[in-house]
Amino acid sequence: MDRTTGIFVDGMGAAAATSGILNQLQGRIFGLLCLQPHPLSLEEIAIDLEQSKSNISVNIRGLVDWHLVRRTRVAGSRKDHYEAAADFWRVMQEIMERRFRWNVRQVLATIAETERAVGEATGRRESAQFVTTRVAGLRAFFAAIDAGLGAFAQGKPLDPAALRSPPLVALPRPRQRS
Amino acid sequence: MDRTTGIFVDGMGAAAATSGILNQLQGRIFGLLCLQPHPLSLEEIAIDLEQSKSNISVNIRGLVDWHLVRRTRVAGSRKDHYEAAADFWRVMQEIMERRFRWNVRQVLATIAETERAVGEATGRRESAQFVTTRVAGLRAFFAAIDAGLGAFAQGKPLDPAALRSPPLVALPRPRQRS
DNA sequence: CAGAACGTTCAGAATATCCTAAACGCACAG
DNA sequence: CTGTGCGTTTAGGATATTCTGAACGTTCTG
Repeated sequence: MDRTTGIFVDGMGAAAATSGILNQLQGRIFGLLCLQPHPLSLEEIAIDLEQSKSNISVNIRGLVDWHLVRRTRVAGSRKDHYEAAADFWRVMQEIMERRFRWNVRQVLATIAETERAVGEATGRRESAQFVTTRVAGLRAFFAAIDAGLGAFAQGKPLDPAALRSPPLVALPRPRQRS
Repeated sequence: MDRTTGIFVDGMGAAAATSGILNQLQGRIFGLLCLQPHPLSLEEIAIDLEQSKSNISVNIRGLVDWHLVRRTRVAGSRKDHYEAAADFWRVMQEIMERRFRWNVRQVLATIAETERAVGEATGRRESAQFVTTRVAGLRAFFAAIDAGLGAFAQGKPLDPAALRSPPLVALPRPRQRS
């Protein structure tokens, strides 16, 4: 591995390590594949990065999952080969959906659970009222994020205005009696 | 801590643990403060969450850094008190700038280093050409992300169109001789 | 000034994550 | 069927992260 590749590989490794999405080794693998004109075999990657094949095997799977790396078949070899993917927008979509949006939904699920629990609770009335209000505010914000991420991942522009002023007036209550 | 609070605290802890921004305890602290009508002291938080004061002290600092929690002074007490912040858009901005954008710039810095290194390298010409092209493509994409994040954090809408089709034709080369 | 009440720092214990080498399963060739 | 070349799984060691209790510095009180 030449000096240029080394710099790129280490830099991408460092960036990946703080990304919250990939770990350092995955960043290094991607960096290496990025600068190769031809797909590399598992073994070649392991040698270049001075890691065990099993470690590369495990970590490259994550890269394939994120669509950052493609597994390709190379004529005349039984080995799996890998190359960096080119469609970064696809990667973005994947990250938006499977990481950010999934995480937002975790929060929304917690909020739903909490609203259920506060409904069943038998505590002081004012306390329940307070919790309900707070949680509803959170729900509005995270629901807006969820919707925004969904739209963005489908190519629609994301306007922060929807998030800046959380709707203080809640949605009109459905089917309320006069 | 009542059942409702417990559910919310644990849920937020679990969500935070996979957020890549907060750890589990920070999520739990935030969850607890969120449901409190009044600021809590460090000690009260420690007791409720069954953690040492030092651990709360260390982790709550991160929450204050992200503007998720405010340190307030409570009349008649020497203790620091903390309450959940309400301005989630502010938190978003902070995360966009200090986490995502900072990370993107890490990549851009690596790319710049790499371009410098490939310029100084003495290897085969075609190889350098290939690396240059690949890296330029990456730079275009990450520069677009950087610009998009910057605009978004200032309240401007973020249109994915700028990322979908990376400019295959590079910017016109400056000052090239005819 | 002495003592108490705080928050913070720090060294080491507890826990989680990452990495390796060996074992395994599968596919193909002879 | 047997042997070889692969990728994957797994148990255990290495490394990083998180947590605790003790020590420390600061600020307020008497």
